[in-house]
Amino acid sequence: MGGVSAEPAKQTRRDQILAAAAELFARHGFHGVGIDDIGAAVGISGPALYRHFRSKDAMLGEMLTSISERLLDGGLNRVAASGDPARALRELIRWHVDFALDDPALITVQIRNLANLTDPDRRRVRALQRRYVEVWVETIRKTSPEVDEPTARAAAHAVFGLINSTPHSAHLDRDQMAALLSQMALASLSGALPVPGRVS
Amino acid sequence: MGGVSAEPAKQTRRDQILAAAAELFARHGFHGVGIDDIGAAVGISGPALYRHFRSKDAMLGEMLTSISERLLDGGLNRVAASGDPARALRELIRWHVDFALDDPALITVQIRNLANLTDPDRRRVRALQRRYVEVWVETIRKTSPEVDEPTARAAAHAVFGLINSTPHSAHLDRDQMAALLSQMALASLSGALPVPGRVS
DNA sequence: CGGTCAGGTTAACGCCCGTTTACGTGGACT
DNA sequence: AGTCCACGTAAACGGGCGTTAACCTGACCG
Repeated sequence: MGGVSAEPAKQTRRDQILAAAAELFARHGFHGVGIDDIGAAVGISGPALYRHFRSKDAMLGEMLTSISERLLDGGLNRVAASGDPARALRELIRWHVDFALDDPALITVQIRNLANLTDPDRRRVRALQRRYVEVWVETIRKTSPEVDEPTARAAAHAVFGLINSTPHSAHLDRDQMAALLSQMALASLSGALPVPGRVS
Repeated sequence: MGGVSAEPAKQTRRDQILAAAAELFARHGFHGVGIDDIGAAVGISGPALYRHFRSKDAMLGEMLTSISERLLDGGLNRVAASGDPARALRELIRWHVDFALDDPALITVQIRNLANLTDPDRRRVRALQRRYVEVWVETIRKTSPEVDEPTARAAAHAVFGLINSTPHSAHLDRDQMAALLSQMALASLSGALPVPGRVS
């Protein structure tokens, strides 16, 4: 090694492929996209992808794993960075909204293509997702102590659904969309759970 | 009504197949389910399905079309049956929540497998969905007149996402889940949009 | 009774598509 | 200069799966 700036070129290749594949998977579904389509999307054609990935399944696996990791890391960071629970909850919401608005394709793929994962990959992704949900559950329960855990979990999933709806609507400009989703998410939690974390 | 119970036998066959297929499609995705799997699920095997449907695509088409129709009809009825907009909105929410809780498989299929539809089928389904969204948009705008149409549409999609999250969480009993989702849905609309339809 | 028809069955066909193989080629390091 | 090796390509393979074909049956009806 010893190469100073050798990697970006190589890493970029894989990432470029993953990005293109994500876009295609989101639009047409995993099985609706051929290996040739993915290749064509990055200018090479067909089996050349096997220089970069072991299989088509491996692409999806890596894609979903990295999404789940990013989501979890971001969530943990936001919570750690903000002192009180109420603020943490607002930060979590903002984080998830930003993610969904910036990478709608990734959100779509993660939701729609869990079933197409290899068993071990699915286990990994599921585990990461569970931990992310737990971050939300804990934060929710700190702002609303008497909410029981199952309810908090269901509420968290509901908020994910709300925010992840973004790929289906989209025809608002980014800032308006972010504001709308954040407000709705916060309101759905504050207004519906016992002991709202906000106004009395 | 004269005829007591003549038709169910024949109609039941198709419907039985559609129900089984919906369950399977929801769990494994359209392409993850073979024609043989569907057959096995209703006790017959393989190509026998072609006595009832022209093709596998036709099954999905019929399935999604009927879901969209049921959703739209129910929505229209609920709105028509309830006088003022605020009440209509609550009825719409209840209707959608009940649907999602009673037929989670159908909800999942409708969301995840639009891409697998034939072009004409997709157009049909999309049109029905659009009309259903319009019902919501109109109701929302009647309760909150100064919300512009695009915002109302985005909010409607967000609420759908919230309610449709039900297949992913589920581990609450039905009534609690219904109450939670309804409250969150209403709160997300009331609390986030200008001129909430409820309190002050 | 003999014919029709709805509803099944199994076997075969044919295509699509992921994967493998065999083969080029240009740049980087010694 | 010679040698690797990362990166591509085009062609062939092979399995899975939707669909079709050919054939069977029992129920109903004239």
